[in-house]
Amino acid sequence: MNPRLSLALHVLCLLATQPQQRVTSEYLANSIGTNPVVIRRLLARLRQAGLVTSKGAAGGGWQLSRPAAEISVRSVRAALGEEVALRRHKNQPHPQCPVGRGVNQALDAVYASADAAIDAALEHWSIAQVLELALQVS
Amino acid sequence: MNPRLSLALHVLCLLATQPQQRVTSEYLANSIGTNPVVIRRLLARLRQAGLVTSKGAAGGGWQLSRPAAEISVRSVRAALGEEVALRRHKNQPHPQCPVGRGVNQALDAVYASADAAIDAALEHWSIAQVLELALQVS
DNA sequence: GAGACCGTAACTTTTTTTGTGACGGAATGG
DNA sequence: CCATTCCGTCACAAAAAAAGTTACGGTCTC
Repeated sequence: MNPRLSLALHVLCLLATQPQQRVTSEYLANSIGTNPVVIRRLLARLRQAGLVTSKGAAGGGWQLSRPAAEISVRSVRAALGEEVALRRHKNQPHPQCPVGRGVNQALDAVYASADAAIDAALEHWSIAQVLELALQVS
Repeated sequence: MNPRLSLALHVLCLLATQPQQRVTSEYLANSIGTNPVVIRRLLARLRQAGLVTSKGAAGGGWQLSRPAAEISVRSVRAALGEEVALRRHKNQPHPQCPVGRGVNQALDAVYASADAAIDAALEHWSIAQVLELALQVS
């Protein structure tokens, strides 16, 4: 799985530390060690999912749209969509092989159950909890 | 998650259809639509985990080391190691940021719980079941 | 209306993954 | 015992995916 979920959680934790203020993508990028555009791209998805809001212009920036305790890690993963999931392989199997013809659908069933399990596990974590844990550790 | 698990399951299903015989990597590669070396690399890991056996020389090839019903998808994932899991991001955060310093450890905790959930879900599936499902579908 | 920020597209660079070619070694089985 | 078959593995090429960068238009604030 790609590290995008990690990045998203990191950003959201940062936003959670200053829930009253708008934070710029430049600040976030600087703090995390990446590029502002990367942050904007990422947050654009989270905004679509209603997790954050953004505002252009001076004094603008990003902000959580609800308390960090009410944002589950599951919802963050969901906001990122398929990019954070088990994936099919996409080789083209020999057309006469019955296994090759059916295996992808079979895998879909397997992965669906795994996916549900992941969601259930991540539902237990909120951004607030992740943040708290991160601060404890450091 | 990368598609390697999918590839592995596909290969194992193929082996499961002919449990009595050794199957060559060339045959497998041809059936799946990839290169024999890719298959060998992959199966080398599964062999380390004791899931398959291999034999060089004429008449050689690959074979499941136990009945397909006794190979769980979980064990396959485990054999592939960390490559099939949630991943950290590896940007270097600003050194004075307390969030950046602790976030990775916090994520480790989150991901550990997700990982356990995945394992539990995949434990319910065996290669035999996946194969059966694939054949049903096709 | 000047400046601060987002929004987004296009492009480059980097990283990761996959695919290829090559060749030694081992064992089979004539 | 020798030719053949097949794995084991390295080194490299190619392709795909991801991340980073530049650029610029739009919008709102002050």
